[in-house]
This record gives sequence, structure tokens and C-alpha cells, in this order.
Amino acid sequence: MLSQAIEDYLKAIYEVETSEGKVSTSALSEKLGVSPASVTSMMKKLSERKLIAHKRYQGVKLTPAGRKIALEIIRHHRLIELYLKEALGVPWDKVHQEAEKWEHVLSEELEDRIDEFLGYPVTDPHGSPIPRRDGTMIVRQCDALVDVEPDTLVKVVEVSDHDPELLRYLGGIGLYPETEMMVVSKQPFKGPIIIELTGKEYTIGRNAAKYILVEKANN
Amino acid sequence: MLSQAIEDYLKAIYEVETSEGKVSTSALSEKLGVSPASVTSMMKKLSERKLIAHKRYQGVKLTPAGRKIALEIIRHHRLIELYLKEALGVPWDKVHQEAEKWEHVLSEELEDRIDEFLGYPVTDPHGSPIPRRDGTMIVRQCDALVDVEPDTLVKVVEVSDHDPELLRYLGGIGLYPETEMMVVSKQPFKGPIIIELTGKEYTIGRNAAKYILVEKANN
DNA sequence: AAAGAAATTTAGACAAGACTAAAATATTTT
DNA sequence: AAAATATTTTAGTCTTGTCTAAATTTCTTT
Repeated sequence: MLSQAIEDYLKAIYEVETSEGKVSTSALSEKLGVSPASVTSMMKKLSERKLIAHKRYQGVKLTPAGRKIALEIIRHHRLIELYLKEALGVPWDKVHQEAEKWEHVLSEELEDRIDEFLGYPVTDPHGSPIPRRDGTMIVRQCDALVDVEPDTLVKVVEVSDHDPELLRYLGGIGLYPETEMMVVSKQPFKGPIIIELTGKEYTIGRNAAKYILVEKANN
Repeated sequence: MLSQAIEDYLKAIYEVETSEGKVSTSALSEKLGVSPASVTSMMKKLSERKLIAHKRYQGVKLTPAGRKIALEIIRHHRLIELYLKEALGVPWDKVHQEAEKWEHVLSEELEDRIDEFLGYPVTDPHGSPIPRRDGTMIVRQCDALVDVEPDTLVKVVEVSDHDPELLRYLGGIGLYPETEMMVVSKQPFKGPIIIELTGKEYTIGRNAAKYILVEKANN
């Protein structure tokens, strides 16, 4: 049995690995809210257990075994998020927090029941793909909203679940995964992005726009 | 925030207190699967936090603050048990194990949603009363099956949830809370108890019969 | 290429919660 | 009531996962 701390580290490493490519001690320190020294000592432990490969001063990489575990936890997390929304009507800005704790104590059997209840879903409420039981995950090709040229019609693919306030804002304007919208303009000097949605225009800050993934709509 | 260990101790103290009256170090040691020395050291901590009253060599008692917390955890536990059965069809011999872990990470908000989903239930799948949010709990007056005289018609009130195998057996013969049955005879020399249920006779060991609570049926 | 800055690791400490072995106290037996 | 037994507590150790401060290595700047 793995400790919650180990599960959290593996998950964090996976997430940094996919979003930044390289996984540094400081990135993990920041993401997990612990000191860099704590990260280093955990890296040593995970290395010994062959869950990661760690070169001194050079960052870290998941081994296949470590990646498998990370994906199991992420699967728990995303199934739980979707379950809470579908079965109990928990709003999408709150499911993350709840899943963050529950994911570590979910049995495989209950995981299966939830999966079945939901009809073997493929994405969570934020549009993130749910890893399969076998440790594989379908990754969709898409761009951050911040990188899209103006005058493009796009479809929202995924919204990061880590900022509840952003989620409440986006929910308020009706911006969810699968929603189509027009990128109207990008204000200069790192100004916000203007989008059009159901006939109205809204502004989205550059920073927020990094966390909204979209693909070109087939029009 | 209380640690899981503290929550588990308080719950165990509550349960021993209600079932045995006196709470000894060894009873807790046994119940929690830790050494007596570990119990003593935790007792010291809980005492300092004024969650229990501890007299050296004389056992332990919950303070009102400690009891409140114990009942909150038990409320989580029982709501979760019922929820898993009702919403996801988890069989009653498996809900305990799952609830044992989930109870410690359930937010108050999700607790409320589950309570509402279930229609503000009063008992869990084993017939145990669910404590109210305010820390009160309705305790029903009833007898252990082992103490009932033969030739009595009784209604099952509650079955202990701690032995999955017993639960599977009882479920198999259709013995659930609210079920009515006839106590046919008690075999001598600590032999089993014979009951009649839906026309058939079944035997229930003396030990098991201690964990089945019943009341006289109004016939 | 050397100096300064930033990131990482090491060293050592601490808290929680478990353990064993030994000492202290209660309880039971004779 | 003394002896034997059982229970509880104390003392000291261990593991996990955190921390700070100091040392090391890498990166950036000039």
C-alpha cells in the first residue's frame, strides 16, 4: 500500500511532466506546497522504489511503474469529479477539492461501480480525459486559448480544474467543454482576450486563457 | 483539523463506551489493532486536548467535546454506508470497509448533499441509528437475540456491521433490519439458536446472536 | 571565464504515531 | 493477606514526512 504522500508526489510529477516537459525540484515544491528539501528527500525514496528516475541536480522522470500509479490516481480523481457532478449535483468548481481527498481511499471495486454508473465515461467535468484501468489515456491534440489567432471559431476541449474562481466565472458565462465560441480579439500589451459566446462578448485574462484548451471548430 | 488516528480513537472509545460501559486500554488496543502502549500514549494526547477524561490505570471517558466528534464521524460512516447501498448498489457486507476510509475525508457540504439525496434517513443498512448533525442520536431500546426466550416473535432492529461473513450469511437467509422472525428454540450447552423465517428454520450461533439486536414484535 | 544568482542537495531537527521491553499498579487466586 | 497474574504505564526506539540552515552545483550575466 502506498502512502497518500507518495501518491500525491507521483500525481504531481505526472502533471508537471505533461505540462512542462521537465520536472524540477522547485516546480514540485511549488505545486505540492512543501519545501524544496522535502521534495529532494521524497525523490530519494521514490528513486529507491524505482518509481522515478532521478539524476542529481537534473530533475526527475517517471518510470513506467510510477506512471501507472500516477494514472491510477488521476483516474480515481476524474471519475470522482464526474460522479459528484452527475450523481450529487456538486458544482464543477467544488468537485476537485472533494476528489483530492477521496481519490486516495477509493477501492478498485467502488471505482468499477462508479465507472459503470457513469456509463464508462471518457472525460471529466473539466474535459480532461479519464485514464483507462489499464493505465492508458487518450490525449487530445489542442491549443491553449491564449495561443489562438483572433477571428477563429473554436470549441472548448478542457479547462484546468485547479482554480475554483475561474471555474465559477466560466460557468457563469456558460463556457464549458464542448462549448463553441469565437475568438474576437487579443488586446495588446498582454491585455485580455475577447471572446463571443451565445451572442455576447466576454473578456478572459491572458493568464486564465493559458488554462483553457481549445481546438478549431469544424465549421 | 483532526488526524485520522484521533478520529479513529474517539470513534472506538464511543463504541466501547456504549457496548461495554467501561473503556479499558486493552479493549481499545484490541479494537484498534495497536499495542496497549500506543493506546496509553494517545490517551495522554486526547486528555491534553480535553477530548477524554483519563484516570491513570482506571480507563477513559469521552468529554462532551470528544463525544461530539465521535458522533460526527459515526454520522459520516453511516450515511456513507447507506449511500453506497442505495446509490451504487454496494452489498451490505462491503459498505463498512469502504465507509471506514471515506468517513475521514468527507466534507460537511458533501455530507449534506448525501443526507438530502437519501431523504434524511434515520438508520443505516444495518439498522444502526444515524446521528444527527447536532450530535444527538436516537437510541432504540432492544435486546440481543441471544437473550430472547424461545417462542417469541421478534423484529430485527440492528445487526453489527463488523463481520462481513455474518452479514453475507444473514443476507442469504433474508435476515435484515425490520425483518420479523420467530425464535424457535435455544439449543442447550451454548448451542445455536433456531429461528423461523418465511417458513424455513435456520440456525444462528450464540456468538453471532449477540450481534443481532431485536425487539418484541407487536402481534 | 569568472562572479553572482538561482536551484538543488545535505545535514540535522521535529512531530505524529507506531513499536518493544521493563516497571508500576490492579486484580485474582490461594 | 500474600503471591501470582493481568493490566497499564513509562522509557526509549523507529518510520514517515515535514522543516530550516548551510553547502553544493548549475545557470546567467558580464
